[in-house]
Amino acid sequence: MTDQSDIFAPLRRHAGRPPRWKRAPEARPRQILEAAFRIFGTRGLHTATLEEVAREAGISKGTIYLYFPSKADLFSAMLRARVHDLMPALQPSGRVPHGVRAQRQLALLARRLHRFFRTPAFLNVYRAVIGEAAAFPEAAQSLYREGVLPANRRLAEFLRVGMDAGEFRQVDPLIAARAFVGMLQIFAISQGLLGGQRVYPMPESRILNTVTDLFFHGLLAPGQRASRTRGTP
Amino acid sequence: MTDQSDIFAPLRRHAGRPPRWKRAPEARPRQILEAAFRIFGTRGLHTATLEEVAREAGISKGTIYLYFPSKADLFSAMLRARVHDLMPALQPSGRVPHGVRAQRQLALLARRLHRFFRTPAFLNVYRAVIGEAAAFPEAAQSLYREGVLPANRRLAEFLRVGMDAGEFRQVDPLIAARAFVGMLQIFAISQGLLGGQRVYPMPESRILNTVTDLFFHGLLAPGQRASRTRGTP
Amino acid sequence: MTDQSDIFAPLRRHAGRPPRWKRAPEARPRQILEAAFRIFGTRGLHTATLEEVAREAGISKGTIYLYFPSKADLFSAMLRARVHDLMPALQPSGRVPHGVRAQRQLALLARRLHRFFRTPAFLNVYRAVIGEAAAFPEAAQSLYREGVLPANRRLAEFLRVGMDAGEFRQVDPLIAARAFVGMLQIFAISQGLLGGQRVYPMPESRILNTVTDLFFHGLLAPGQRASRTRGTP
Amino acid sequence: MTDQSDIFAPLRRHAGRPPRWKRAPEARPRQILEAAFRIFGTRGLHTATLEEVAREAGISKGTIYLYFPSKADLFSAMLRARVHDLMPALQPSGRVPHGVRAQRQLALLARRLHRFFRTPAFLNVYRAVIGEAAAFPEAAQSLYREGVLPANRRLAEFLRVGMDAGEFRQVDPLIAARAFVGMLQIFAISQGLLGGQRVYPMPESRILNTVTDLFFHGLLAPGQRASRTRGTP
DNA sequence: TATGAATGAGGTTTCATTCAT
DNA sequence: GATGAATGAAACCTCATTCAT
Repeated sequence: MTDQSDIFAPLRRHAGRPPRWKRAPEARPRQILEAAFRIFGTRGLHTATLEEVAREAGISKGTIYLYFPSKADLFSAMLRARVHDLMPALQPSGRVPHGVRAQRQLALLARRLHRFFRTPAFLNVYRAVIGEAAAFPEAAQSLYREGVLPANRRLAEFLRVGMDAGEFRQVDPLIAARAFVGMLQIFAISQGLLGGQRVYPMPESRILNTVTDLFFHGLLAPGQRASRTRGTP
Repeated sequence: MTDQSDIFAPLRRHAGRPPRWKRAPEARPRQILEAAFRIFGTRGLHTATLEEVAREAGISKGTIYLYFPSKADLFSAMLRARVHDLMPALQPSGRVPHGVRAQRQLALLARRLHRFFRTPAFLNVYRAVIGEAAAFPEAAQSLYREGVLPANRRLAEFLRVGMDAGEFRQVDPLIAARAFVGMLQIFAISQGLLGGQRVYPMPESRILNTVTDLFFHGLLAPGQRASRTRGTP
Repeated sequence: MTDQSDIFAPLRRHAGRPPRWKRAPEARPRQILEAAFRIFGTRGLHTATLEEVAREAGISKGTIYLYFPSKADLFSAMLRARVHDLMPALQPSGRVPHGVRAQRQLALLARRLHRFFRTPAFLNVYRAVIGEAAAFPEAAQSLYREGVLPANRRLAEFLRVGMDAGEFRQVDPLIAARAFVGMLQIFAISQGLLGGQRVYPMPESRILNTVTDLFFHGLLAPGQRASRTRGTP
Repeated sequence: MTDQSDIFAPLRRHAGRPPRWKRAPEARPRQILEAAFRIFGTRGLHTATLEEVAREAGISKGTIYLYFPSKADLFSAMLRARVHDLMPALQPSGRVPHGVRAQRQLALLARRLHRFFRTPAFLNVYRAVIGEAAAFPEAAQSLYREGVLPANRRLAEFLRVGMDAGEFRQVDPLIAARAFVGMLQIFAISQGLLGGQRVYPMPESRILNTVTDLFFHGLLAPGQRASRTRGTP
């Protein structure tokens, strides 16, 4: 297990329900935010009660109000915190790849992204943000500004390198990057959130192969064409 | 007002004291569903009140219960009805294109889809379904089964024709179709629901051109390649 | 089956759910009252709805209002009607007994009364009247005045005959009569309404024998004593 | 106000702005049950509102739900509590009498019972239980099991002593006991609940004398007979 | 700092009653 | 006379929020 995959460590911290800390005022906000994420993530903003959040955090209801002025504030603080925590997962391995075959790089990236999008941590945040986007436009925007955009810029940077190297055609890298993400995300969401998995299961390998193949060839510069392998049969 | 207008006299019978309500049992369900869509769509299932829905429908609260057994039932009936209403928009022009330049066809389709996804009607349904997917799994699944899948099959059919004609490479058409949709949807959602439009506006033409270009080239059979021009203009 | 036992005939009239009379405005009030008795009797005034009453009567809700100004009025009309219908059952066989042995007479009377009190028709009225006595004091009083008092007077008359004949001691016949009724009623109510039957079943014969024996000996004139048989062992 | 009274100064700390509510978690259940009894007892289960109960208890509506899960639960808890509270009143003087004149004993007991049955506390419970026996069969049964039966056994024990002593004839003591109670209860109920008191008042002394006399003679062993005087004085 | 008892506004739901047809 | 769609007041119940301890 690499460092990378540990970005969800905070989510797992309480897996075994530790003996409730009686004195840890500095840790409270985070402790509450994490409980809030687990409860809001699974039950939704309105269905969840602060009583549940408090119980999950191992504290009492009133204590929440010592750190957050209202349920709504707790909810958007939780979203901000989660977006912040989830960010690293969207960074294409930190360093821009070089030397390795570009398609292989894309394939690796696709797998990382797809797996991340299928994660309950991501799906729950997605559901929460989309579901309450109208009620919390600032939260949605901040997720866009601090989550979507930066991650997208990283990915675009990666693509631009390929374009500058002549391997890829020149297309708007920001748009291409988001399109790539969209191709993967739609599977995660329709299969994971809409219950598609049970209605019409799709093997991950086939999804990843097809998407990577399509995107890679869509991007490929004319001269590079000969070197490619065949798509998914 | 001329004599002419007196042919409407029978309709004015109660002009002085209009009837408190009108009988319209056949029209009620649709009338309520549409009000429900407007209210639930903008305010969300939990924030919206049946009082609001009733007011929007121009009826009284109790009347809703003559047609729907509960708020939750009204909500999912509304989703079903909307999915049903939205379906036609997803059908690619009815007949499968042939002979015409495939890229042009894709471009037209992309524009149709993208515009549809940016529609408040779609975005509101999307938000409602995603936001309440956990609470209404059947609704989410039925949207998947009756909305996503059939639309996807149409599009896949369209792509398969191109593959069979040798214009496109052989890839899994269902996956390719959904990936295409994903590329467009992610823009509609991030720009329309997450407030991206205000944070980082993107001209529709650029989105459509890039996406169409990427997807078309990603699909293009090797032999067809020569005839293509470069990326986004 | 004697005439006597047919006093509940009205209650049985609809047992087989006859084809709803479409034209019988004169019969409506009684038809509604009977449905009301069945519904109110089993479900109680507040739990029962006019919808149920209407359905039971085979008419529509609005029609009830053509005959009764309100639910409360229907309820007390129903009570009055029932009390009126139940009265005959309380008359000690119509004619004052003579010649037969007095104890045998009492025994027959006790059985008639006890069986009547165990009847759902009686228990439901009792429950309804007692339960709503505070809300419908007039109904309760009218039941007292028109049901309890007259029936009691009949019974007292029966006892007085025995006293005048020297068979019974001279005691207040009205009080004695009601006490006799009370001895029987308490079994019917505790066993039938409070669920005593399931908790602690008591054979009717033992109840009747003991009660009759006690009351008869309680009433017996000193000189008559020798002739009596032994009580229940 | 003297200096003396200043020892209470600490208690007046918030005199100017009294606390909106007082903590009294231990006292609440009983406090609520008593308010519930007063309200339900006079207005009935359905007519009474929790708002009224709360006001009567001097607390707010929501507080009730901290102690009772629903209105129905409060109602049956109230019944249970009342039955429990009422029990002592039904115990015949604690020790079984002996040697004293049995009729005098019975007379005393009759008066105790009759007075108890005429008590609003009893009449209200009776009305509540009878009125809702169908909706709360468990409550009715528990009243039977925990109220009626034990009280009856005590009384039966009392009678059995007399039988064993040869003063009373051998009859089923449980049935005789309940019959005795029934003779008294019917007056309390018809006069107290059905409004008989206003329609046809009966002096308590006459009721008690007659009933006691009847029952005593009904029970008396043949040999004991000579010592008795005639009926109601 | 932390608690949890208490509050009360607000929402869903029911149903007696009305009234156009 | 009969219907049944429509109404809206009222009641139960929940839960975010407050605050004495």
